[in-house]
Amino acid sequence: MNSPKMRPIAAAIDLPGMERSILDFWRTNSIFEASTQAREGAQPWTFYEGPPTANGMPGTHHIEARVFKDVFPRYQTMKGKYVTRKAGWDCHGLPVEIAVEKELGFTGKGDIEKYGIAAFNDKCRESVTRHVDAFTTMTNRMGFWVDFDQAYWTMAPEYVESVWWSLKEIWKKGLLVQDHRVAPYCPRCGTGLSDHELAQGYETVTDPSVYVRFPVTSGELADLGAALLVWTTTPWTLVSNTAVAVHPDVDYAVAEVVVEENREVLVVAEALLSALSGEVKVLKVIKGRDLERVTYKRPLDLIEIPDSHFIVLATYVTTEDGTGLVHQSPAFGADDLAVCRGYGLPVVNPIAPDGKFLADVPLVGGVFFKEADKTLVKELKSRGVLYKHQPFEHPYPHCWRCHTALIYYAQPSWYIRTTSIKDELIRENNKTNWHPETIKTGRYGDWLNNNIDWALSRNRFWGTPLPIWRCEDKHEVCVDSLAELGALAGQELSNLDPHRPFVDDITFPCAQCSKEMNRVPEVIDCWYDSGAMPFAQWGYPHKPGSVEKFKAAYPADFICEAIDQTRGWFYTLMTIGTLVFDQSSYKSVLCLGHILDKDGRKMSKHLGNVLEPISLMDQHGADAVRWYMLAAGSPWSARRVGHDAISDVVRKTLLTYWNTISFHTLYAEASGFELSQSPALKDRSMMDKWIISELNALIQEVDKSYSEFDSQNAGKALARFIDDLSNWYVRRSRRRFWDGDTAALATLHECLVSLTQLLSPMVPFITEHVWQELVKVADPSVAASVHLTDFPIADPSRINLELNAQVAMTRRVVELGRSARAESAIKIRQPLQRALISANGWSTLPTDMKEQIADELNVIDLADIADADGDLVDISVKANFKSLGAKFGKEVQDIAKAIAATDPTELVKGLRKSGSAKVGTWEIDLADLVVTEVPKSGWMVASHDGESVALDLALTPELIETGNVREVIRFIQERRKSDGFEISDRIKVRWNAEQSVLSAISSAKAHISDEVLALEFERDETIATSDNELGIEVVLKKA
RNA sequence: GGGCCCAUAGCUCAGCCUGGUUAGAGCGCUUCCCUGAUAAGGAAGAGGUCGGUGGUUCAAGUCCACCUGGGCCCA
Repeated sequence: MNSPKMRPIAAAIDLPGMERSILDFWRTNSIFEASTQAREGAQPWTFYEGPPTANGMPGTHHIEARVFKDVFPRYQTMKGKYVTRKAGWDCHGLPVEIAVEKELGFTGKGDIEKYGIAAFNDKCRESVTRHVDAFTTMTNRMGFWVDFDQAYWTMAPEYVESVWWSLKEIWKKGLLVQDHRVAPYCPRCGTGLSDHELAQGYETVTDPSVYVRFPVTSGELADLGAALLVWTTTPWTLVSNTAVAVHPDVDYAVAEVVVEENREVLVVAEALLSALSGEVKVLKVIKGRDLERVTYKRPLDLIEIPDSHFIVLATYVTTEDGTGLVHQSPAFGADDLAVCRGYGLPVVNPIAPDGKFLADVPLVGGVFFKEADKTLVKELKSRGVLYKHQPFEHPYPHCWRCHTALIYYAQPSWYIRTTSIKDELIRENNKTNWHPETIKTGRYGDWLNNNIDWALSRNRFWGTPLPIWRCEDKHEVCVDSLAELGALAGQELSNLDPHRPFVDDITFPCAQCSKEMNRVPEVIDCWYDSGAMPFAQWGYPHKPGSVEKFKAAYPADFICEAIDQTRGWFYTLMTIGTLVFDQSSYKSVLCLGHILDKDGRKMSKHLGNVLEPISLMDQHGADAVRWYMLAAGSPWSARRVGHDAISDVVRKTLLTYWNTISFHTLYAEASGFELSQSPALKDRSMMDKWIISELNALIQEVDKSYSEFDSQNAGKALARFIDDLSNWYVRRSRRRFWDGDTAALATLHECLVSLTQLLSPMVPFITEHVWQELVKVADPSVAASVHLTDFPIADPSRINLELNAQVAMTRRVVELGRSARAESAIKIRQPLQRALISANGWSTLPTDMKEQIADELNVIDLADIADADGDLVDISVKANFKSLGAKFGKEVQDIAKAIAATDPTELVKGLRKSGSAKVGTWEIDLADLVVTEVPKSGWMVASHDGESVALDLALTPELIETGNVREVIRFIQERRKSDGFEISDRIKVRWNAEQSVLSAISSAKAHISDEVLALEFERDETIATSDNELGIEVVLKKA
């Protein structure tokens, strides 16, 4: 075999610049397409892309989810799976409408109707397209491989038709129905909000909280002149006050209150008497149930409310806060509505859909409901019914997009009866593989257990139209396609845009009563659109071929989004799957924590702490950002992102990897190494076998971590290996690389090839660059891209755990020795005669490793401390609390004292002889002690965890001379470099030095010449000596 | 108001499940060493009442309760 020579790679690298050229390479050679095509016919591994809403520019938090969505599909592809990655865009919904309204300067629905629905929806479509471009750019730049050409768009006619089909399936089961309910409603947007939308909009606000007197007008309380004391934080609802609710089982106090000689009688829950101030005397206690139907005079009489204004009973009333008497306004509270219906009370609503009081209401007609509070509180005061008024801070729901305060409002709405499939949802959730696991039974499980019906409809414009047509007599038809609609209407409609207003224009006679059928006006929640993507992305079941495609890719093996999607996409995806196919749409879900700014705050436009993703990647490189997201901290905890944290990644991990590559190519090229020269593993050194052993253990670890979606652990293992490789294997083997040792070069090459593959899902750019510049150069027969290779397979027979442990010990001993040397203030360049070692397993440590320690510490002889003279060693002992505590419990403190009082040398000697010994009255063995052996004075010692290294600091003239020679070599090497010689250049050296070291240098001439590649090495007395330690000065010439 | 998660060095985080007496790593800082991977590598030092209070225990960063602060979710 004639394998090619390698070429050197410069150590300096411009990461972002390199990434741009890799992007070109991928595009030009269609590498992404090739990576999936190569697996066609293999077992599929299905990934669903949760479509981003294209209503704004992408932020750094979008990178986070997209990194995770990229790394596992890349890994599974390398494992031989067929992983298609279809991009998607969430096009509909209020967010898009809001953005367009802002651009057009609109303030409400009226403006849109004036402008025209068709024109408005065109603007929405255009806005979506524009923002999709920005997402595409960001996605490409970060190296997220996803197929944009096949992307699904939720506004595409075939997508809408597929959604219609699924709605009809649900409608046929009787689970899609219209109902009236009090629900949160945004008066600005003119639409009800679903519960998962509601969840996103709570804001803490300060409202006026008022305590209001409702004078009693019947029974004995009226005779006492008592007033009910009612507390509310929504004074505007007092206009439509209909009743007052009390809890049947709560005790209510009739209290006489005297403040500055003013006397009055008030009724409050006994537990909440503290709401009253002044001198309070309880006249009487009455059970709530005995107050039923007691009448009162309402505080405001601005509108007509017939046959009402008495006390009703309700079990939802609490004595947590307020007064225990709750004012009832059935149009504005779900509980109120239910209670008042029970008493046959009227539902009176003085507020128009735009959130303003009806024009004919006195005092507040035409005023926005929240704005009316001030006027109404003033009015209450002037009427003398205001008892107390104080600001109250509490969370209040706001519209998640426009931040307008929501109003709970009785309105007709279409619902999906998700409560009727609750058991099925819980069953499907139990089968789901959640990461982290706690979500399954925690947050998400709780949500399912408390499931409520899905409020599906929206009174808006830009959304999937609800495909239900209805006649005056409320006969209903649900259509599943344009074809069905065309058949009903007797028209060819296959090219109709299935959006408003075009579908609204289609009418046909009712099959039952022949009256005209019109579409209901609502569009649907856009969360339904995205939850329908498993089938709608294929246009299922109408589009030819969609049935096969859907079946091959359902359910998903993997989806991944941030934690806020528990009630969003994770829910709608599972729910629609269960409703339509009786099976959840996904098997595994990775639920990410949020990205925070460097101070731990949420990134948001209005805080101005958003990191712009493209510039972040252009500054540090996409690989660095990716590695940070994947490996720094836990994927499921919230994490802080800042420039410093990301540049650390570059320095610590990526550049160390890169430097190792560069080092390898430098020497492979210099020695003319070819892969065909690689010796068999059995013929390689212990160091080689060790790093190969570590490599195979690494492959196992990384493979397992990726398969469990644990990128953090994969990253940790990879970073540790990079450090082992660079800072121990290469460092210790440097001499062999200079000598062109083929075993070392082959070993390093093999490690780098596998390492590059293992890293490639996480950092696809730099690994591709290495593949092209190193791997492919050394062996042109390999795959055209690292991303077209198979994932490395570990060879367990090459894993040698004993060897790994021995190297680990070697490194610990070296670390101790270095510490001792640093302490001794003798330069490492100066050799020492002897070091004594104390460590478990020292006697069986291979000679190779002992030699490495000697070399690393620059010591001539190493010996076991046990072999040294007995007097050389001091023994000290400490109580081992863990073992003693288990045996003796609370006596440990006394035993520890007794041990401390015993002569340690005698104690250990005795224990070693007989296995047990008595300390005080207690029988202990060797395991109950922590024994430390250190050499006596005159030595420099470092110890840790029972291992020690002791250095003999005595210097002989021979040792000093050897040290000086080494100094000369180092000096010349440095000069070679500063003079710009190539590492393989041969040189001529002329030198001069101080008198005292002349003979030493001359006698080491051969050795020095060899080390510095000198063909000539001659003293030249005309050269002036310098003022360094040896006075040495040299002049180098290329030979 | 309720649920879940989090709080350890100036910064980013391990350790906690399974309690053990000098609490670790990386970055940053100071000093020193080494040097043909050199914008690297090594050693030492400064820096911690392990958020607070109480409890369990011979022993608590670790287990329990409460509190404070932050995040997410629910109302």
